[in-house]
Amino acid sequence: MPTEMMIRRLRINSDISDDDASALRVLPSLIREVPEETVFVHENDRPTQCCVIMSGFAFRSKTTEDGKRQILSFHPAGDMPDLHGLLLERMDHDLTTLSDARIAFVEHRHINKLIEARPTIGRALWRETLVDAAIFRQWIVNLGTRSAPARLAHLVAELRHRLSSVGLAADDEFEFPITQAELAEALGLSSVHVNRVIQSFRVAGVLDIARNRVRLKDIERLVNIGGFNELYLHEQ
Amino acid sequence: MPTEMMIRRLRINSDISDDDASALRVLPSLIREVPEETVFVHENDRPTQCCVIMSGFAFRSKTTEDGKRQILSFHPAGDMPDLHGLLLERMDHDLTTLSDARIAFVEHRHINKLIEARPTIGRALWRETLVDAAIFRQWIVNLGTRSAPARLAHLVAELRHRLSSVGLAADDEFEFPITQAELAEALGLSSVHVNRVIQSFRVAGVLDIARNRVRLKDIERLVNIGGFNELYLHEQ
DNA sequence: CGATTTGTTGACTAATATCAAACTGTGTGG
DNA sequence: CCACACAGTTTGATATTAGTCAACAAATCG
Repeated sequence: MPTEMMIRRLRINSDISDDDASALRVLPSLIREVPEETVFVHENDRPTQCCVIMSGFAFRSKTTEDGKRQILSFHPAGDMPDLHGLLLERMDHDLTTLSDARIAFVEHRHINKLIEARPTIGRALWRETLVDAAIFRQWIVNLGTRSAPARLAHLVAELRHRLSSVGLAADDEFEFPITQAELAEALGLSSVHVNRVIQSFRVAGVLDIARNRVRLKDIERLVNIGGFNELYLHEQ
Repeated sequence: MPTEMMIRRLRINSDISDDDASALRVLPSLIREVPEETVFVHENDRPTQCCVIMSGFAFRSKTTEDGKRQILSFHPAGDMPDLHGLLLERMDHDLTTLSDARIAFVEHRHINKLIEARPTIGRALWRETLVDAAIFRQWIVNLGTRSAPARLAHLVAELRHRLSSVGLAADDEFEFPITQAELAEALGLSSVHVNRVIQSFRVAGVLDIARNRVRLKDIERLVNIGGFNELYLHEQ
């Protein structure tokens, strides 16, 4: 049920009436299984559908002229990482699976019809894109002002927070199938340096990242090192 | 005419009928003169109005726990830098004037009424916030993957492009009243390093930044150094 | 099981930060 | 009109962080 996922997600941030929920439930969608590390929406595409991550993880990224890739955001189940394609003609970035994923696709015209009939849903979707933007702002702060350890700590603290909101993180660990090289691409660091920072966190008893899981040993310290403050996630 | 400015701006990215434009014209607003370097919307505020920059420049910024300030975006006349406050309860950043500025404030309830009556306007505003987010994504790429000279070049190329869209930049120069220390805060660099990069650009005949103006000597080279590609600005 | 990807280590280098001092230009009050 | 103050810029010296390269080890996959 892709729309069940959407409903659950939208309800984290917005009031969705049962009526609205029923309207969402009849949205037609197509589900695809996408293997890991597959670009499933391309920069420069003219999207005609929006996707909902049903299981697994995806990320947004851009590749520069000289071949460096920057990861812009991570998306667990429930996220709609190309909702902005509804109003912008072209994708300005790629969407790639981190792990094997199930992804639902909904045609724009169906979403547009729904928004027209039910402005509340339109507002809820708009809000999702605004929270997205707020997360981008926070990433700018991380890259612009924080040291390598603080960047990693902040990223992990953010993921933990977002994942537990949708029930995907236990208190002290969560699944996150990422390589150090990919972490490096998200943090604007080299993979060697990421490796060293992770090691220092292991030694210091802050966290461990291994075999597709993040294990949190000392959340308070993590939050402190990363300067993490959840305000920017705008949860109700 | 704050709303005249809004109309002109919205028409860059969206179709606004004359009917819609008339409806925008009757939006009540309050105009304030704000001196330079004044925080006029604060992080953590619960905004009840949106602002439109009528003249001068403003910027968004966040300050970290250890006192470093990161500038997130620059806003020339025509911009509505707290449009997201319409749907998000709290500001997650500050809004500050760079120069003396005239700023118009419009109560949320008026905008909300207008959106309800005229969904096209709602869509145009949503689109504005999406372009905003696209610019944030690009800034993440700059901070994460580019060298100091490339970051500065990209910022200048972006500003030139955005300013000429609203008629605020000549071919080879534009007003931009910023100090090197502030540039440093936007680029995630130290002010000393920004100074050295600017000097190297002067010597190389790429650009000059002095006395509140940016003078472009070789735009092609500038665009190249910064890896600037306007796609992400999503102009129609 | 071999092949490939991912993680780890060390040595070395490059980019950028930091600190402190001096310099420049502009505006202000006497 | 000068002296001074102030903000912004410039310079040099030095420190630090993070990047690069190359080799190797460990894990994972078919």
